[in-house]
Amino acid sequence: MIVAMSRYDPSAFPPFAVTVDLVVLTVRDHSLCALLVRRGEPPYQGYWALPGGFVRPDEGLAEAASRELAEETGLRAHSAPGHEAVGPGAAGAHLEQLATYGHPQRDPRMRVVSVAYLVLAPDLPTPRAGGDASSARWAPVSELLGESPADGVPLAFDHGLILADGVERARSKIEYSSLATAFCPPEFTVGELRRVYEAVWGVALDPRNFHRKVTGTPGFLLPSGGTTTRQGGRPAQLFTAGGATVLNPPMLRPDS
Amino acid sequence: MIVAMSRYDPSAFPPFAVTVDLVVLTVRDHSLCALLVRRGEPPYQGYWALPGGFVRPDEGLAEAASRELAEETGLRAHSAPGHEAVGPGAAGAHLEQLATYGHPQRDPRMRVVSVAYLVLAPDLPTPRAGGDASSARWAPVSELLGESPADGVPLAFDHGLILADGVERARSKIEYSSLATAFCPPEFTVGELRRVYEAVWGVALDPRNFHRKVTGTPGFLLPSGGTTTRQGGRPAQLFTAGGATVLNPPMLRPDS
DNA sequence: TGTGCTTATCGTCAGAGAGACGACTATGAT
DNA sequence: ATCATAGTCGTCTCTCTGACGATAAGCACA
Repeated sequence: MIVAMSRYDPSAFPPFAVTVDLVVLTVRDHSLCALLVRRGEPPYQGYWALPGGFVRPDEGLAEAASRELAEETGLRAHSAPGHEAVGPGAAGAHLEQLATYGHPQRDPRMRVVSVAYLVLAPDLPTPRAGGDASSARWAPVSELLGESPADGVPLAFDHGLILADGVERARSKIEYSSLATAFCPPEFTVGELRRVYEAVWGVALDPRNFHRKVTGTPGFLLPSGGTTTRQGGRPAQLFTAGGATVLNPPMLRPDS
Repeated sequence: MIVAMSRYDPSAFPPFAVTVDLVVLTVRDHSLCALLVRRGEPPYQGYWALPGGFVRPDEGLAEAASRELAEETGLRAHSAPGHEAVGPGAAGAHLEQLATYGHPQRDPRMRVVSVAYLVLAPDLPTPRAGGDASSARWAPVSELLGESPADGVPLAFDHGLILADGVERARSKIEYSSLATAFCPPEFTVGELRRVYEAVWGVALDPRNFHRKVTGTPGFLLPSGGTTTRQGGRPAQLFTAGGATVLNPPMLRPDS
């Protein structure tokens, strides 16, 4: 048992390992998917897990998250405006801190505190496996969170819990912010944006009311001038994300 | 320079110190106040800082936050329903994880990652100083965040940033949850609850519309039967917090 | 024993926004 | 040419909010 010790005593403190774990979400053909890597070594060998890794001695937490993301997906992320921001990269995904997990027994080998980050990205090609992960894949979150009748194999460590928190954060945050555009390519149509909301929330939205809402919210969407028919049907106007970050009034999620 | 190392390599990992810091907020005569302790030793000797301390090897993060809170204020907190919950205590304050701060140079002596927790408590007697803090006090956040013309002495470490994040979280969270009741004693009147909103947001609210809103939201308030005149004027009905945690539709903050 | 001050509570009205849904437009497929 | 598909514009109704009048029920003091 440790007796009470001085705050920040530099000579004696219990050492912890600190890692970052990434909840990387994207929308692939009408469903919300998370990036998973397969563990190639014990513990939880062969299980699927969230990508992540150790924080290095000289890097910040967001910096570590951003580095791991680049290593595993090639994505460059821009942090939400705030602390520990990393310079905006080329093909930008949204990155924000999610929460920190530190149960004493969450890793059977040693005391590990993991800072989870949430990444929202547009649809990407199938990920390349990197590092010590023997493979990587996009998995629909509905199969992972027990929302479908037979939920799949559980994730390694407490990653199922972390994933659930990340999904919940994404679901609530697109309600009152313009974050849903992070799931879209640089130019997108109102219909594509609507399908993002539908995939993340798992509901159907009225196309007419949705159109009125998003085009009527100042600063949410900027017309880019062009049109496209890539979804079939009548050509749709293309937009880019506007400067607004907070939606007031929010998008309302049905029933909830 | 560290070369790429295996994920969770148990034999070689950079050691970090992990601490918890507490943003303890309360409402004292019409203003939102934060609990500060004075540092008795370097670095930042003599500066005001957030209460906090090391996480012990065998305790969880929320557990450490709860323990530090009890040590410094005597408060027992119940965590929000969720992970790492601690058993509900007697005189309950709300406790939830805020964010984690890990700039490599945030502590001049060593690499410290600090997990910040947000505590919302009803008005308390002047705090007793505990541990190695030579004194403690409630400070109005408006004096600390540069919202008033002359902001006071800056806080130790990055605690000014952490405090700002905590205040922002509290301000936004009372909008869409029933969390404002955490600032109230077990029984309270609609007027007392309104003064909580006014203090936290720094605005004046219309008493009639506020009354209609909170009494019309199912599950927010439960009439306890009694009345009180402790605020002067006509006796007001007493309520306790209802079971609802999410307000739908939310309380609307003026202008913002 | 009023008179005034304070706070609580109820009501009314106009305007903004959401949900439901009809109608029309502009493409590609057959 | 016709149909299927998706996009876009309008309308109607209902709910909720903000502004604000009116009344109720205590206390302080003359």
